[in-house]
Amino acid sequence: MTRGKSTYEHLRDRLISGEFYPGQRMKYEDLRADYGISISSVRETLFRLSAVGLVDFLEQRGFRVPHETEALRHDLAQSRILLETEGACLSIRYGGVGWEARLNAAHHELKHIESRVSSASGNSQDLVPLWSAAELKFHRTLIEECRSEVLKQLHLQVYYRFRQQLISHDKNFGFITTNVEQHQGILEAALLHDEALTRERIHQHLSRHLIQLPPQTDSNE
Amino acid sequence: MTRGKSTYEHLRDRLISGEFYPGQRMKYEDLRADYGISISSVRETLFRLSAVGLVDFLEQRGFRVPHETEALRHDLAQSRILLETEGACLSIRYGGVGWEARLNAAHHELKHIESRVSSASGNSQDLVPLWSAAELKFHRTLIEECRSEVLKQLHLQVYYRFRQQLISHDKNFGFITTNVEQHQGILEAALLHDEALTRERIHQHLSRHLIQLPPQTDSNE
DNA sequence: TTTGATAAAAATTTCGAAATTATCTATATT
DNA sequence: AATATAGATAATTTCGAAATTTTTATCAAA
Repeated sequence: MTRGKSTYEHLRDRLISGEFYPGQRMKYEDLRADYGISISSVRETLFRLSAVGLVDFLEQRGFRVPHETEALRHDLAQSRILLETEGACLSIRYGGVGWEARLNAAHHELKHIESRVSSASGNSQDLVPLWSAAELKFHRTLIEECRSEVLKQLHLQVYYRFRQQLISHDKNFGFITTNVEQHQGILEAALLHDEALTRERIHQHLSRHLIQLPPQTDSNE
Repeated sequence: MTRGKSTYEHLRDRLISGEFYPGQRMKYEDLRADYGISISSVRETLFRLSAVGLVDFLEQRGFRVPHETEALRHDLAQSRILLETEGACLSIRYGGVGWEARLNAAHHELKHIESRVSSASGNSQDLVPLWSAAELKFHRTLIEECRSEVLKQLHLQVYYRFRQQLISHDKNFGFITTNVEQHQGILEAALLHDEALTRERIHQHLSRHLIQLPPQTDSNE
């Protein structure tokens, strides 16, 4: 693996685990020191990350961690609902028993980690990366058989940005334990091949982050 | 504007206008000569373009123009239908008369250029950039009032990739003149505030590129 | 003729610094 | 005290080349 790729992946994981605060400047010099690479390579990595929205690029003013806003969280939740409900329904349609088995396995793993987090009161900090990987795995498996690489790519982007927003919003990871029944519900609906119910359950899972947008008027009227 | 940004935009427009053939290598040295910039800057620009899927990046093997395949065209069409129908319906819900006016204007412009292309038999080559910009403008205006920046970003990405695939597939730009009634139909449905009809018309507009996927079996069963 | 090893060429990755631009600080002015 | 200006500092942008890897070309052996 090239230095560029491993740097990209490592920094991506730091960004979605809330290591940096919203609005923080990503200084070239700091990252150069962190990874022992040159300024050009740092810049290159940041451009890759800005492409998926994990950092913002401002001309002549470098890169920053996106601000945490209610509106963006709503927007990302809404977009994830659109992509994930569609992907899940297509998976239900096209996926076979192999898919069902993998989804079951992914859920089992996730459930196990979620219960460990629940019992480990307080010091569940170091379980977060494990949970993070398991949750991503479950939701990716859910749409795995949709037969659309583009849809899966878009979903991954939105998932990462949403995760980053959530962690910026709640540094205590309170959102981990509140999803246990919801994941269960999604699994059940999918295994029943009930597309409408699956849509509903995914919607429920994310609806907590939706807000009532102010009735903004069209400025050109 | 920085050199980096203008290079990005220029190269992007070359990529979606079919100047390069599918699978072509994007050699650093060639682009360095084209734009009078350094290798590092070329690489940076290509990373930005790969982020939106306009070039493919292969580790240790540089960047290439994506191959033209029926499956990808289908995938992109399907994804565009999902994003554009959703965005259009939300625009219908939230957009006011100002939006309707802008949509009308964008369509009028597009119609005008399409008629010029139709009459100019043969040498309509130089009208393509104009048409390209007008078509993008129309479809972007259609979803403009959806109140989701994320949805608009995703749509733009998919739109660019779809355009690139179409031009790779049909170098003679035959697809330009076949869409006149369809654009008209979308406009009418949107102005009627008929969400279901708008969805249907957008679907029709892109359905030509959908294929019957082979009934692929789940490999793990 | 085909296969495989080796050398030469070309391309990619990474670097470190120069040039440019933004940001900060101290000072002067209203 | 608040605002504006100028110089100093820090950060970003861009460059050109060295180091590494892949690709191509050459030639010997099966």
